[in-house]
Amino acid sequence: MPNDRTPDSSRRSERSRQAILEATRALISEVGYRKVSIEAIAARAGVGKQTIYRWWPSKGAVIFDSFLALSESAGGEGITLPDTGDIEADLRLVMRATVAEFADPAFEKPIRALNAEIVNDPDLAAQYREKLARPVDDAKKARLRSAQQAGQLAADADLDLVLEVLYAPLFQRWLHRTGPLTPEYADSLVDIALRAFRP
Amino acid sequence: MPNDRTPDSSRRSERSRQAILEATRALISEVGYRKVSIEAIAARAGVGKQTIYRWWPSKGAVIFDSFLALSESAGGEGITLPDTGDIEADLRLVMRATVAEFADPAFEKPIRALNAEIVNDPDLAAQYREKLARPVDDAKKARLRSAQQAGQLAADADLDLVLEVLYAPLFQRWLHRTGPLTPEYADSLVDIALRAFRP
Amino acid sequence: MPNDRTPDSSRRSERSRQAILEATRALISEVGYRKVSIEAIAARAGVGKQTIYRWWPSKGAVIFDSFLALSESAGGEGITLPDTGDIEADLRLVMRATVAEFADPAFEKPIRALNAEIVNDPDLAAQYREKLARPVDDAKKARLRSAQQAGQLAADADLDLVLEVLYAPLFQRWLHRTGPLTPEYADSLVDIALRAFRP
Amino acid sequence: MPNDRTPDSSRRSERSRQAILEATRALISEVGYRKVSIEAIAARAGVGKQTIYRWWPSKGAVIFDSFLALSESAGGEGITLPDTGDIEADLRLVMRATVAEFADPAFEKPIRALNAEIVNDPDLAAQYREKLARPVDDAKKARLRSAQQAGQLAADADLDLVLEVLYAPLFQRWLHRTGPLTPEYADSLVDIALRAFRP
DNA sequence: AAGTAAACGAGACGGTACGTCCGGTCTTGGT
DNA sequence: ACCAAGACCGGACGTACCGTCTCGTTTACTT
Repeated sequence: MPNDRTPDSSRRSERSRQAILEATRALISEVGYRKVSIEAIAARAGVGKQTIYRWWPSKGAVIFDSFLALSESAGGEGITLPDTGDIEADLRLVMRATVAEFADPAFEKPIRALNAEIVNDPDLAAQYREKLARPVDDAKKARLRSAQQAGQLAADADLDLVLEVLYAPLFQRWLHRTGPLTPEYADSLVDIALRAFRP
Repeated sequence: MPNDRTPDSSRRSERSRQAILEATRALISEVGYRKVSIEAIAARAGVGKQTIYRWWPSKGAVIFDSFLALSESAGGEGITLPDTGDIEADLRLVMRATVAEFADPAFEKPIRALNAEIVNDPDLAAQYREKLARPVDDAKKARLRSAQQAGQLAADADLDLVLEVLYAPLFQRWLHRTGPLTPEYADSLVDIALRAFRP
Repeated sequence: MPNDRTPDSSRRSERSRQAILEATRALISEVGYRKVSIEAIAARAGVGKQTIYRWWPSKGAVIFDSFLALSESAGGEGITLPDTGDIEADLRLVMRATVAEFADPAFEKPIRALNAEIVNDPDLAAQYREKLARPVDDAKKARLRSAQQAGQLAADADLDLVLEVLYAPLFQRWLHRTGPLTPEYADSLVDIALRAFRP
Repeated sequence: MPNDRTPDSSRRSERSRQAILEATRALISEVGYRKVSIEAIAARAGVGKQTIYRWWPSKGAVIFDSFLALSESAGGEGITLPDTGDIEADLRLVMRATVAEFADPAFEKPIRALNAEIVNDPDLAAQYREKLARPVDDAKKARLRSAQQAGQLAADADLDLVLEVLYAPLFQRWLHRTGPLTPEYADSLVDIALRAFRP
């Protein structure tokens, strides 16, 4: 017995959905996150405002979905990290790539916007964890697990914790702008994590 | 030579300033960050809107100052961490206290509000680092330096990095709600940091 | 030969038609004319909006038909006014009845709704004259004609004009709320008309 | 002690008030009454919507005031009807003028619109009586009183009733489109009224 | 002490966007 | 084929705030 408040999604217009997400993406790039309004999205997408309110609970949710659609189309489904057998080299590669990504001004604004939204919206945060963070984290944990089996990491290491030690300092430094994000910084974090979780 | 656009702060009404900061604090706790508006702050403080716009450049700045006033009144000037000689025990104490603070629902809403503002405003972020984070970080680094001299930490350890490894995972977990904040988690982070920066 | 845009009325659901008219009546009485919407009528009648748009050209037409149905069911076909031979007494009776009807709050709202529609819609006004006003007016004129033959009214009196002098002041006073509608007022109007059209 | 909900009209912008009334008048002529929206008035007047909502309780009230401003600027304050000493001639003149006015298509739409609004809005009806109808009615009654003193009308005639007998049939015929408005019709009404209220 | 200039409370102003409601059209399944 | 249900585009509604702009009124510093 479905919730009778929920619209029947079988009737949903895929055409409108796509137009809304596309318009949202375009507007974020053009005018910046803070100035994106439901009104503007609807006008740009050639859609009634009600069609947005019918399917999304908040502006944050629309914007989030536009991110999600982007990452899905780009990332494909199964993400795999390189595995050369040398965990240190592989992690350095991945961490340096992450540093580069955060430094890219094209990504900077949207990601900050997303984080600002997530801070105050638990639902959005949950969606972020499930839909955006999890697939990537799973891939990283797969690589770490392979390193455990190869005896390069402590067998009892909590992989979620390993990920936090690797990424959280980077994330916080970026979010609060407490310092520069350099390739050397990425290397330092890899060193620290490997030392902490050495077998 | 002061900027002639700048109002003469000698004429500033301390009474109004206090009322605005107090009203801001109250509103954040009561109705949440999203619903705090300049209009509401002015009404609550019994103040004209212009008085806010005269002295603060943005809503974020008001919110930030309301924090600053709080921390200044509470924290005093010179913060010192306990130093029993046992760095592990001392860090556990401090980290457990931090965990408790983040878990306190009374602090939760304001801190999230502050972070939402900081993410998208570099000026505010800089003020945050200087006025709010630095004094606390300095105190923590002083304790870590004492541990270095006692041979409990590598002499060449970058103390900023140590702080990041200790606190960033905690901060990220709280911000993204990726997991529970428990005393055990605090202990884990201490263990990891000490292992990574062991002499 | 029906207009080929007109749906085949042989297929029309009598059940839906009744439900729509009944819902319209109920809504006018309950929430007042301003809040009657096609949307609300459809919901109340358990009918799709399209079913209303298929059979009626405008909201006014639906409202009008809801009246028509009522008057047809109530009024029967042949209306006859009392004829005691004394035109003054008979008119007083009828006029006092009309005053009472207008003063009845149960009739007030629907009649006002009907008039609001009629004012701006010539088609509706024509229908009103033909379907609602004419039968009643014919009956009144029959009684007046009988009075003419009895020598109680000028033989050359324009009966439409007599009706206007009788009823228009009453109608205008009600429509614009310019004064109270009392039995004495009804009597005055009868006096005036009889004096004006005396043989 | 004034009602503290009422805005302080000493602060009111006369410039905005005029712009709103002028825009309203223009829009009624251009797009017709039903399609006039607060949104369009505000845009046309170069005014925020709130400025309209602050000073008028409803769309009907704005439209009414735009009529009022027009009639005040046109009619001046003291209206006087011609008094040649011959009440029949004077009334015929005035009634024929009224007939012509009702027949003028430029007046037709707005007056119908106003009436449609008045039917369902008692407050508006009261304003109509006080501000628009009364000054004109007072002038008419002054002329009738002069006729009474000249012995051309019954001394005890209720002048409000006389006005109703004169004007209501005309008004009703126009409103419901029950017949043509001709100069002869105007004359008939004068005859009838004079006969009914003969001394 | 009087004069003056800035800050003050109040709140109207032109605007933008909100989230809701309804009009009228179109589509989908069910009978 | 008609129906109920309801999604769709469009557009107006009335509200909340934005940041700016007067109003008179303190308030504090000249003169």
